[in-house]
Amino acid sequence: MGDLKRTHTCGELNEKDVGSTVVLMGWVQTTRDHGGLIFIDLRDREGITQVVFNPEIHEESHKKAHLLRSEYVVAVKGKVRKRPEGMANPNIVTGEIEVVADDLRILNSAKTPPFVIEDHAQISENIRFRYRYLDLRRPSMIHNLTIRHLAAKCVRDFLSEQGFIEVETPFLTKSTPEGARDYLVPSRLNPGKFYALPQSPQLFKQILMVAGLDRYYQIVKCFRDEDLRADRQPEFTQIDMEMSFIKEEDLFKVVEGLMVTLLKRLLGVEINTPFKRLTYQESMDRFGTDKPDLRFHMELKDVSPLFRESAFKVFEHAIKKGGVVKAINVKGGAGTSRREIDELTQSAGQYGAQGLAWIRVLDGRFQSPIAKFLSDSEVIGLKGMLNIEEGDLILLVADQPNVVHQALGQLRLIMGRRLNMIKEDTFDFVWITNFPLLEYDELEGRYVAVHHPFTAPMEEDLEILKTQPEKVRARSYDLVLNGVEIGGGSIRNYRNDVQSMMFDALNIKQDEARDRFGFLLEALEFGAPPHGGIAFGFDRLLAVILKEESIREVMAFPKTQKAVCLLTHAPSVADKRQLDELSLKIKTIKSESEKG
RNA sequence: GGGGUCGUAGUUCAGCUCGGUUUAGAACGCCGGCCUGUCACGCCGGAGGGCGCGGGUUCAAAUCCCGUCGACCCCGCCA
Repeated sequence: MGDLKRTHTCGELNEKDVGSTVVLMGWVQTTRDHGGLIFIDLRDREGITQVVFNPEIHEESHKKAHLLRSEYVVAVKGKVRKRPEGMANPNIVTGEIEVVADDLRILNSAKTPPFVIEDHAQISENIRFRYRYLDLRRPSMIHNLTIRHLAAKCVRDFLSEQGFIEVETPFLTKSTPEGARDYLVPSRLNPGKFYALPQSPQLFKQILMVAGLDRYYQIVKCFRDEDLRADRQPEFTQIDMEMSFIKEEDLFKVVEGLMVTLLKRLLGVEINTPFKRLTYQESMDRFGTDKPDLRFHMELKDVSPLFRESAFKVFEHAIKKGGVVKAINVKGGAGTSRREIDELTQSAGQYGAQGLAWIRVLDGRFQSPIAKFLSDSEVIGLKGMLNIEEGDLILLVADQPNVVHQALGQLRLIMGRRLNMIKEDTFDFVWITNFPLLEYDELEGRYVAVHHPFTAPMEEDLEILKTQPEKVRARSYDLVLNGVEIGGGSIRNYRNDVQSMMFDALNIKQDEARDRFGFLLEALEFGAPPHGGIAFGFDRLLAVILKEESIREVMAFPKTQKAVCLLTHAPSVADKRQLDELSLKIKTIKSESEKG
């Protein structure tokens, strides 16, 4: 760099700077060599500025500019000039001006990059992740990371104003067998013992409430050793909150304020409060899911009453076996081809549906394989319940309720997307409340917590906790945005006796509970205040805000579906000395040749 | 653990059904030359892969078969 000092970024010069001498530093985006004149687009985090090398103005710089290649790092000194008439570039913010170089320093050369550093380039993820430092140079990635930073700052500012204190909690902590699989960390000083990386700071934040912190939050990494998805990474970030002396309404109000502030500040979007609310039951009944996308109005209708006795035996039998028949009316969907319907049937089959009944409403009649089984009263009934009109497509599934809900819930989404029913530019929040407290786990042969074991039951349901555990509703809630579950939480058990009842219901013995969560139970005995909280998937929230399909697009260094980091090649084998120090022995290792 | 899509120049993709005129193509990128108003610069010329890997069938395999590795999507799992 020599004596040069950067005076501006590549995104800020405009007509007001014409005439001033500036120094820019950045990467060479492109070069356009006209033999005489050479233009380069100089790029940094803030934008692109065109630099001109003119042999008549500065011969040496012009000569040196011939050496420039993509992604070279350079410093340029020169005078800002308004571009000649008609030569402005309206596509970039600095397009009215250019910098006429009278000094060029090549700060570093660069190998030819494996892909062009551009937003439009469609590059496969394995190449992008291997060269993530190049991928992150793309303006859209810098934008995503910048928004992420602003979001985190906004959360901190807002919650701090609301009296929340950010407290860090340990990463090297204790394994909690309930919930997801833990990442384990061997302890050198305690051979044979392991820390677990936290799935969430759940227990610590409750302890902080007992400690009287009153309002806690943390933007914190969490770790779960489960299979990955577009919206699931082994390490991800939560906005974690907990409040004392509150009920659901108090928390909703704070969270809604936070979301309003975030969308306002990040996107300039105004959203209305209070957010909609649905009980878990209502959401399942009407949308087939506990994370409904309410940006379009297609609902599941229970048409079972029409088919209790029917010539269509598939429906009749399903109902007799305790199942239901439900339908969605895909408005204007009658154009769906047989082949597409076959694909829909396959989608429904993923969730266990044995089949998919369908009716295309064309030329005033039902085109359907089941039409011949339907009585006049059944046809009239369907028309009334589903508001059937010309051009509609009716999809029906008969099975146990959970199968019907999952299958139709999925079909609702597929058809809503396919027929462009979704209002893309809206942010539709909904609270889902009154989740069941427990569900029966066939594999474990016992009830397990739907949320987690510290969730408080609704007081009026306490009396049936022993007799009808599956009927007990929890004081838990999820926040859903555009069909994505972005957060969930609950009011906690703060009384030791209620928590003990919960462990009983979960079939966790007293001494076992002591062993696993003893420190929390003990803490509850020392004057725990009523408290509750919520945690948001920060990555998911950002993905929705930035309209990204995958949370990998809002994380700097994500992992692949096999939880591998293509940049660093983690995880990798540990050498023998490390293992010895940790008193560990590896049973089997795949040889390098086997790995291909 | 299971279902699906994909893997061919640096990159994105075509070719693969139905093996043989393919010496495996295109675009972008790259290299060289020319060009004083370009900004997807233009024009001329050039280099670059043997088709993820292993095996099989065949006179002949990028094309067919088997296995395997990897990336992605989904179910299970996971809030």
